[in-house]
Amino acid sequence: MINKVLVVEDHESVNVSLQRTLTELGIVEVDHAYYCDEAHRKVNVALQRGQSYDLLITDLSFDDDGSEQKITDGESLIPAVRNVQPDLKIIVFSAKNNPAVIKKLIEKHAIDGYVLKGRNDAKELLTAITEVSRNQLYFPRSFQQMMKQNNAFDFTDFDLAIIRLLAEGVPQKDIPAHLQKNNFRPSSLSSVEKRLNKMREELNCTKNEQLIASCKDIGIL
Amino acid sequence: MINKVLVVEDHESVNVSLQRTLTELGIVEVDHAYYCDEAHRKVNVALQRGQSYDLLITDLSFDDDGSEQKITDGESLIPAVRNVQPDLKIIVFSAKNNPAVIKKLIEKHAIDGYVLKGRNDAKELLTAITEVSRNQLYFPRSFQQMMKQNNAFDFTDFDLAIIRLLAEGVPQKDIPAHLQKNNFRPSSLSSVEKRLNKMREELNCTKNEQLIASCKDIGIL
DNA sequence: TTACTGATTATGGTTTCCCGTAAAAAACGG
DNA sequence: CCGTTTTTTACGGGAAACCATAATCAGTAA
Repeated sequence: MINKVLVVEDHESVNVSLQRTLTELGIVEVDHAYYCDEAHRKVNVALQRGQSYDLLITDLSFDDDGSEQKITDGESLIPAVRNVQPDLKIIVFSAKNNPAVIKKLIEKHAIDGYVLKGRNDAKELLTAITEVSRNQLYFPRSFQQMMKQNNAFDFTDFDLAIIRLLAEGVPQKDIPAHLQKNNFRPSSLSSVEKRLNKMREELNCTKNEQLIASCKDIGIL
Repeated sequence: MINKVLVVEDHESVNVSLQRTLTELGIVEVDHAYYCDEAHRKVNVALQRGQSYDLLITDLSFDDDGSEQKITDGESLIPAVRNVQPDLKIIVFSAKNNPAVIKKLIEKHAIDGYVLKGRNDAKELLTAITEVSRNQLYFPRSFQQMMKQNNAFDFTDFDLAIIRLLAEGVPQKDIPAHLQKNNFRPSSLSSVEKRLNKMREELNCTKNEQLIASCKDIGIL
């Protein structure tokens, strides 16, 4: 049974709606966090006081309003709270529709549900919470085939570093030097070229410009 | 005085919150549209029946759920409704923070307010509606300096065509052929190079990869 | 140690991109 | 119509990217 919920969402308007949904479900103990750090702290404190949360509902993207934050997005928050309270149920409520990210959240961090912000999100969330309270998982139908096709290309840290440098305007020939500075191994120009080739092939791109565009589209940049 | 409002927003959760805000303001006649086409139609119908709306609150981005739509985003919806009912007050309610787009909406389409989705959006929207009902404009403070610095680089259709082709993976040397196919003039490789140079300079980019990334960031791609 | 395998790095040739300059074309004014 | 200015195009040298191949290195097992 779910009695105590923490909502982690920075948009006030969405919080209003979430609050209503939770009230409708008869859940009275609802806390809100507008920042990931805040959420992390609240989970910690609640656990230490023996009044731990039963469910965490969190967004993935958070606006940067200038205040210094250690955890800046839901993808980092989730492993952080799992670390503190492994049995906490987690529902992700986000507009993000990125197979790689979602797959990781489900398979690696064992989230209990995912609701896509959209034309029916409030009703869906209601269903999701109900399901999760019965120890069931809840994911959109569209996820099923997404999970099957292991289409999600695995970008290693190495790949990401290369892509980031490219997007920052570093010439390809200078990338090895930057990689070495950050202790990446391999770091030769050949390795960079080889990896770029692989990524382009994987994403059906013929040029680096297109690769950057694709990476922006699927949300890894 | 504002009595009749049309809310154009595809996220159910946000609609819930907007409804509450409008109710708080004592506005009882509130319609919702989940698609831009639907909104356009409703404005038309209401006007023809002599029961026109006083205020339109609209998002800018709408999820594509597969259904065929003529108008797919708020940027297109706004001129379309202005065309039908020029005196309609318009408040944009969006997370989009793109100088070029905002500038265009304010200067060219004379929107009455803009509220950024975020940590205080519900309260801000309340204020915005109040202001607009008094025939005042409402924009975030952050917009003032944004509007001053004419930083928003003017991308011509020509520029856009080049950027799009690059992002699609067309090699620079093949771009002239594509431009000619679409009756762009000039179309020579030199002209393409010159324009790319200009754009890179304007956006402080050293390489095309970085240019593509920047264009994605500011929302023109 | 030696032989073998796979990964990384080095090298060279070809294409593409970059940038400056010159030729050609178009726009403009008298 | 001609001359001037501006824009567009053409061309060429040098740098970077691309691609295939060869050399080197690291790890493993006999």
